[in-house]
Amino acid sequence: MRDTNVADEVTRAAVDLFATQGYANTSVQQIVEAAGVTKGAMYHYFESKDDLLFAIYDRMLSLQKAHLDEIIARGGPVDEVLRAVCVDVIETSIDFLPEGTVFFRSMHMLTAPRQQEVTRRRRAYHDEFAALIERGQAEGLYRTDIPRPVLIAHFFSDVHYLSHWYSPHGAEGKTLVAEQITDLFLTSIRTTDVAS
Amino acid sequence: MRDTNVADEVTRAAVDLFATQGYANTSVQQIVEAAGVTKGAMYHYFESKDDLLFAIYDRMLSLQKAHLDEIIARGGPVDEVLRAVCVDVIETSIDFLPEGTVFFRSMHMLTAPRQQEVTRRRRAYHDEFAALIERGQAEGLYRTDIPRPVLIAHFFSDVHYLSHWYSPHGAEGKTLVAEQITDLFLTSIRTTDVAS
DNA sequence: CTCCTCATACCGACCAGACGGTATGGCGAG
DNA sequence: CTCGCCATACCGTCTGGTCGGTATGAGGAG
Repeated sequence: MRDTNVADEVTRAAVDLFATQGYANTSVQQIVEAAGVTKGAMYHYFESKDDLLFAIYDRMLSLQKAHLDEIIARGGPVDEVLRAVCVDVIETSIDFLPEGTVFFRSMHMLTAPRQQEVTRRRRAYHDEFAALIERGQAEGLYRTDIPRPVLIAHFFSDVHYLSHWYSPHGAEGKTLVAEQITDLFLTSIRTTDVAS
Repeated sequence: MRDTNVADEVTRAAVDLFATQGYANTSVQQIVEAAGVTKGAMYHYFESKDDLLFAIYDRMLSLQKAHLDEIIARGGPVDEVLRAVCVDVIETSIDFLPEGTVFFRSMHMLTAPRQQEVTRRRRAYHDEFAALIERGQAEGLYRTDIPRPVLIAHFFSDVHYLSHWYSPHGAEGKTLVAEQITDLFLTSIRTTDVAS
């Protein structure tokens, strides 16, 4: 008997395989073999392959949402809060790079109700983010000549794209990259400094 | 006999189905039924399902590369050329929104040699883009405190993300959005104006 | 301590069906 | 007759999921 849980091993193996081969191209046989368990054991903890994919999302989404709420709860000037939020979501996205890859690539493979649940949770995150931007706009810090949805998409596109180019083995540290991307974003949405 | 080509109908149907259901979840039966042809006819023009997916990529990549080369060939100040390139790639990405969705979501489903071919073509595009940035940096127009790969990823993330939020039925016209995103990007990479 | 009971954890052989792809043949045009 | 274009029937493979059964271990009764 192992101290490590079967469900954990299966999840870990599934993330790896889904990230490298894609969800549809990975059979449950491959997953259970990589995890060192049998199919019967897996289906004891997950009710379907779909459920396994959802469990991966679930863990990541919950963690990111918790971070967001904590940072906002700390309070402070909008600009600093927004900067902290941006840096954090980029950093955690780098920590969960394989999960993110799976997420954006295979979300649409989920069954309809699961997909709605994921969409709902993502929207909750985006809404809190949008509220921060709105506060900054009200204070005259951020430009208002571009629709807010475009500004928000402009940021999350960076987060999304990380899994397409960032390599943890590369030269750049994750914190540095997070700050660089955040800087690019904040620079682009701020009202021109010379006007003040 | 129809005046429209069988291959065209198949390609069109495949793009729609791949974009909505995903590549792996779409059977060739569904494709040929949606296209109004039979499987025998399809396999007369495409040697595999994989080949069909590649054909979709091929058309889009060729078109975008042709646009890029033409804009660069026109010459002019770096800042104007880069602006034109950005606006164009965003506009054509909106024109090919379903293809783009399929592209980014299913690229990894291709067989290894095909995948390498796609990667090679994308890199060619990125390299020309990088050369433009480098020219701008040499002229002191663009900031050099952030690694160039990060700047490039920062732009292509926007292009990539379009299929996740842009709706052609929405209020914003594609040209307007293209200019807004381009403006955000150029603002963020330019050296601060006050310094000049 | 022993025996019985029951629940949870897990095994692994086994489906039914869907899939991509092919073999064969019809058929109209030249 | 020949040769592309296409229709139809079919095949081998692999998939997600199931199901009858077993091992283990906790508790309750005597």
